[in-house]
Amino acid sequence: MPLDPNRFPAMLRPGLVALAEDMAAHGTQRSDPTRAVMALMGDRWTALILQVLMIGTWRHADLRRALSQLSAEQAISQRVLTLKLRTLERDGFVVRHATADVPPRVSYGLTPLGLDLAGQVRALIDWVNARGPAIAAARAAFDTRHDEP
Amino acid sequence: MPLDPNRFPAMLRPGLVALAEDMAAHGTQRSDPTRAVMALMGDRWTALILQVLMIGTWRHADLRRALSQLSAEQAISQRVLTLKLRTLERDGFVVRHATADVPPRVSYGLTPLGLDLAGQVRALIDWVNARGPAIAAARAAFDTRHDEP
DNA sequence: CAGCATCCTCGGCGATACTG
DNA sequence: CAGTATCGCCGAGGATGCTG
Repeated sequence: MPLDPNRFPAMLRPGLVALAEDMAAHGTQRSDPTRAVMALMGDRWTALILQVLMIGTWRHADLRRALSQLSAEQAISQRVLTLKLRTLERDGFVVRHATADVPPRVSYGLTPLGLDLAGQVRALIDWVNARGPAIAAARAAFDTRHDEP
Repeated sequence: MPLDPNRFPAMLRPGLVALAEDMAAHGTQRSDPTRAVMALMGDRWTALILQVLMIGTWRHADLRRALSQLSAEQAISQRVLTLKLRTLERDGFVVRHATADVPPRVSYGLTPLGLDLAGQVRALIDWVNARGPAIAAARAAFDTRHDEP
């Protein structure tokens, strides 16, 4: 399934080829980190987790309560919180620090790389928030345009 | 379920309160566009669709083939392509232009707002690609650290 | 307190068939 | 060619109970 530029309108070929080459230059192969990291933005909790971790270092239970209170909708299950933190830890965005105590004391914080990522996410959130009114207006226009013929 | 700062470590309270206020200032309420737009980043196709639409204006079938060839994995179904484009159109990121011909001729392009969004996504993709090696290294370290005790 | 295992629900997305 | 309708799969994520 390689790219065959001839099957596309001539106007669009150069841009398409350039995009394909750029994607090939980085890893579009298996276990692609790009897709995985992009997915972090969109899933239900990770973006919020990163914002909260920018504040400082959190114990698991405190982090869980903070997230649950910040989310208007519903609380995060601790199973999912553990999963999300594991993923972030694996990719080098979060550090986990545990003591051998009993009961255990586990805390989570951002690595420099994670802080960088959180900043990117923050920028994106700010961008969307700034465009919120424009988006809402577009939605309203679309909906009234399609509700009644 | 309002925020009760007293239930959190004193060190973290100010930052948490600030974050909560910032979120409240924008819409954290129902039908929140922020979550919806953030979700665009992470879903399987939208980020790629935006990149391709940056090239120019596409007919439905051409766009479908381009996306399918760019995706290493699998082709996008045209049902899903229609759904994604509808969503983007509704939020004001994409314009749909149709003629009354038969067979129909429908083409899609970015609005100025959509071009702006595509640029943001592009920046994020570039950021991740630049960090690809660091992330891959972190993963490898994590995996070997957890595979064998 | 933090983590894991189990079960279950729900929504995203693919496949197919049909219409204008 | 573009869109809609219907079906089915699969994985994300919530709930609960048990362990160190």
